[in-house]
Amino acid sequence: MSLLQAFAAVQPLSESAQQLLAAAIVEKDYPKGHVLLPFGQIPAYMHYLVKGAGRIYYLRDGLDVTDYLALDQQFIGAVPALITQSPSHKAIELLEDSLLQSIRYATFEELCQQHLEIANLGRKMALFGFLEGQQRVEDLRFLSAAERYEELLRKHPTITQRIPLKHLASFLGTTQVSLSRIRSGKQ
Amino acid sequence: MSLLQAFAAVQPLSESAQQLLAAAIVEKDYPKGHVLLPFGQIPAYMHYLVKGAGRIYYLRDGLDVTDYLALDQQFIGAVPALITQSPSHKAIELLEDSLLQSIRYATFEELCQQHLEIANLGRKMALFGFLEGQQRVEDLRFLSAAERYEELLRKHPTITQRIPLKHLASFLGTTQVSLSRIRSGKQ
DNA sequence: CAAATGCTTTTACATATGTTAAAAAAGCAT
DNA sequence: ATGCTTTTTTAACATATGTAAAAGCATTTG
Repeated sequence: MSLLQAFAAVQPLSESAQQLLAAAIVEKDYPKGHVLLPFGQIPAYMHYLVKGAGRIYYLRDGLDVTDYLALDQQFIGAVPALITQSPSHKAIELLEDSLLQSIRYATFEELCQQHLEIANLGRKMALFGFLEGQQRVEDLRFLSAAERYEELLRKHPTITQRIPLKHLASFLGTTQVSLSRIRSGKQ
Repeated sequence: MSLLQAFAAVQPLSESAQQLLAAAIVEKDYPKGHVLLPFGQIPAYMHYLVKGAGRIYYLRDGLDVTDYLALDQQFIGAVPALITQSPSHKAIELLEDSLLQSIRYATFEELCQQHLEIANLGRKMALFGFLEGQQRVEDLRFLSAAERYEELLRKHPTITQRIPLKHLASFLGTTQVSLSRIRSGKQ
């Protein structure tokens, strides 16, 4: 599914809205390891991972922390820095060779201020992000590390073949050692 | 600050937009203990707490869990159920005598589909909610229960005089016993 | 006022998870 | 393939936080 199709699935879009958005989308291939956004840079784009994998990460007390993981057909962007247009203390890198469709945030913001359907698209996307965050809070509060791992596997059965375990552990809010214990079953 | 003023602070609003919103807002006093939304009900309103205090809660494994606390000039609503218009598994009750301004969600949704400024208001409110959720995830992941308690006190210095400790503990994702330990300093 | 109900603290104990370090396994490059 | 780096597992130990139960306070209510 393309970014435009993903947009249209969130909010029905007229021809004119689709054309405005399509004109703002750029598609590009990137190699594994490519840094989409380095630390300290003001992010210009919101990205959509047509195919591939990436993560958002940062350093906390000198340790690498994975804040977010995205696989095929998911969005990836340093949202707080994006909407405030301030230097990001989080970085984005690709974990596989990937095909991305990206939209310049400033353009999207302008379109929102001009076009009703696009503003509502933006609204619904933000609402989905909000719901996702709520779910993540609930998972962190009430599920054990083992249960969060199971949940992740349920959603992305092949993720362990694609993403290094240390990143999964960090994303799940636990440690490599704990996750290894969980996988061994010897608890 | 009124709800309309809170709206205008998020997104500049023309006279027409303000009038449309104002017509949809109802203001009312409620006593402490009043249930704004019982379990299983489809929420009709998004609420703004002009003055007072309330909480969103639910039962998890038979235990009362506080999902959200709101004090003066904060929004309170069962957002997931509100936007999906499905029966809420969370309830809302007031913890003090309170003055509320409420807006019917169906009306707000209609206005969003018709009015560009209001759609962008909705978009920005959702974005703020998203950011708040991100912060909460980060706090849960990296702060100890003691640090989360300190943070809460920093934001709302008088909250311990207004909200029972058991609700604070639950909201912070810890237990009454732990929070009591934290407060005693004997760790 | 007294009784009752609800709230907070304390104690004792259990356990999931973190930390550090080292070994084993897997992946990658020359 | 051979070695070099990265990733994963295992081990031993420390600790924050949860659970359960009881006692002490405070608030409400008849």
